[in-house]
Amino acid sequence: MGLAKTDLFTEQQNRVAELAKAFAHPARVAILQLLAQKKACICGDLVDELPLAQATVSQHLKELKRIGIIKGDIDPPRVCYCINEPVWEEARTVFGQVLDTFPLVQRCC
Amino acid sequence: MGLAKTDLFTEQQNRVAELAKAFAHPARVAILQLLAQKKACICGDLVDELPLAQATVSQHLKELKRIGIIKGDIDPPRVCYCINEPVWEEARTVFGQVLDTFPLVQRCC
DNA sequence: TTACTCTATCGTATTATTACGATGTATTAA
DNA sequence: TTAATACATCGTAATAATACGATAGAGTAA
Repeated sequence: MGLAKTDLFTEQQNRVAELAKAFAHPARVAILQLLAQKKACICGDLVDELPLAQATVSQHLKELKRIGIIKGDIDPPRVCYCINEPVWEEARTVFGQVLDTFPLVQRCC
Repeated sequence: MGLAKTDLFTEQQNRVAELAKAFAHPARVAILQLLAQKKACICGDLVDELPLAQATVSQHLKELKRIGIIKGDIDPPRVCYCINEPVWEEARTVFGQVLDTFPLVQRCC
């Protein structure tokens, strides 16, 4: 069953997992890096920059929008994509919370 | 095709994606939090703390070991699990690298 | 209107992931 | 030796994810 039992975990754990999924595929990392590195939004061009078919890129963009980490504003006939800053910050925060729980002290192994 | 085309992306992008997968399921987040919060390794007990069957927990542990973010040292008849510190630090670093590429300045949308 | 551009969605094929019962294996305890 | 413990692996079922060609839709330009 490819279905995670989200009701059995905390909201924070589910949110971390959701945000991590945004980065859990190299194509989505590439998309997020392209959007984050540009000073302005990208209106198109994403397909040209990626070694994937247009339909596949669109599917990844849809998933990233669902998670909330990017926005897509319509600027006909194009769609303007950019990082959704509050969610980007949320990712920074929650990844920090999880990764900083590990104390860098002597341990048993 | 559920197969990511890793050869088409950079090593860094693939590594970020791999490490993100460690956090991309609430059960694995829970496991990593349990391991990170303990002062000592956990020799068993993980199944008791999680709302999943033993086989499922073992499968998640195997995936986390494959990624490298945890270690499992044998202490018969148990196995001692703990965070693999260098990889944990690697995760901190690469997530930081990606998340810090976004400049907090005025943007177009 | 017609043609063109850009993006989303549909349909479909393939592989991955998640989950758990059952079983195997290795060590300890009796 | 036998039983119990702890964990891994197998087998299997169901759902998710990845990818792309084809098509649809919405807007622009001619």
